[in-house]
Amino acid sequence: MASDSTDLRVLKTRAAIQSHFLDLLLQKNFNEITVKDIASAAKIGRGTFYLHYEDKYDLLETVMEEGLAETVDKFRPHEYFVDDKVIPERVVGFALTIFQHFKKHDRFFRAMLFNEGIPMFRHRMQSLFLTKFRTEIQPLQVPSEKADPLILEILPIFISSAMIGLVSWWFENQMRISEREMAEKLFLIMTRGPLRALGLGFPDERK
Amino acid sequence: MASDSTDLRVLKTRAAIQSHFLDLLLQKNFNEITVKDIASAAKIGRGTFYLHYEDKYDLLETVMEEGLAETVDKFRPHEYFVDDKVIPERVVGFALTIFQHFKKHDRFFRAMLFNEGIPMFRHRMQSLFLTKFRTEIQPLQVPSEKADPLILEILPIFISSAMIGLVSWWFENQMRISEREMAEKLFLIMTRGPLRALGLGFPDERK
DNA sequence: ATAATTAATGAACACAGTGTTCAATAGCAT
DNA sequence: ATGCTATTGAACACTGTGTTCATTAATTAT
Repeated sequence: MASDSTDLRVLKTRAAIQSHFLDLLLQKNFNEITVKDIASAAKIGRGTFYLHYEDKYDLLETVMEEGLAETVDKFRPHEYFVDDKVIPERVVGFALTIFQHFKKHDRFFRAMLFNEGIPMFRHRMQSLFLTKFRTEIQPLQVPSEKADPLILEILPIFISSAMIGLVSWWFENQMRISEREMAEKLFLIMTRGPLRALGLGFPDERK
Repeated sequence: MASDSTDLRVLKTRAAIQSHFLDLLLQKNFNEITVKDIASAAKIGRGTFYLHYEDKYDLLETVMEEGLAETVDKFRPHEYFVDDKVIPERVVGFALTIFQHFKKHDRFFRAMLFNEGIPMFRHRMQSLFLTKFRTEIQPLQVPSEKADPLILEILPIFISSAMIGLVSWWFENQMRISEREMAEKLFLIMTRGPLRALGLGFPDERK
């Protein structure tokens, strides 16, 4: 199982397996996909499959991690805050990059996000987002007395979860909203706050 | 498969199956659990299992839906807004109810949320939260020109996803934070907005 | 308490999928 | 052209599934 072969046969077989595997994932539940299914879709012998992957879980993980690794690249650090002031263009810019990346890798994310039977994917993706927001938010060490340590801990969770949900919804709706619009609304919610973004008021403040 | 039997034998077997099934879920991946495992854990014949459930997926669904049905009950409508003004105590009160409910049904939620291999659960739960927030937010029809229809659509998604993530995190951390504290921080983020809750400022506003 | 009813048992069955082996064949690299 | 190695396909033992059936046991109704 030399995972770095350059043999054309190997490359062909692997590409065939992975591509038809994605097809199958778009058609039916991962649990219901058998190695036999994959092999016959890729037009290879069933035994050949085992020459490349331990089992279908191994294949899933490989495909998944490769796709996620590429996604992580979009997560390069930016300077979103300067002197504890948010720079709107940069925040919107980052959100934009994310939405564009998802759109570009449509097939992959569709297969992974919406196949009931792939439990780990959202988890893995969320933990990627989480890491991103943690390294972004934690070191802020907001100077003022306002910075509540618990909020500092909760916030990355809150934001990363919300992001996953938002992206999934966007996908489910055939991405009919433009990336830019999504990024802008997201920024609005993030800065004004969910409730205020709606135009709601609070009793304890002057109009 | 009379699902409303009162026969003691039936009740006992079902209780045994469901309880040991939860145990197993807390121990290992749903995919790796066999009907044989469940039967022998519950100390019944394997055939008996099939007298009550079609297969392990049927069992999972039954257990899941029963637990979720109970959760939904906590979702009774409250009047969170009066004249587009948020009533803080009520919002915090609702959040509190949720966290308390989760704590009470510890075993169930642990098994369901953290078993890699139960894909549907978070989905189902999220759609429950989503329905809740939709029926809560959509009819608001905020009068002012501020109410952006897209925000109105996005917001329930955003909030429900964030809630699921938050609750899961809370569980993962053995619920070391009190329900009240969680509810209060949540309220803070919701009203002030994620970024402002941290104490961050924006360039386009006076200090 | 007894009879009638219904659930549980356990062994057997055919079936589908898994993961491995092996000799034969085909394709690639040099 | 030759040596290397990937693929093939058939066979194998194995594990789990879902069903059946006669037997036994527990529960309910009278």
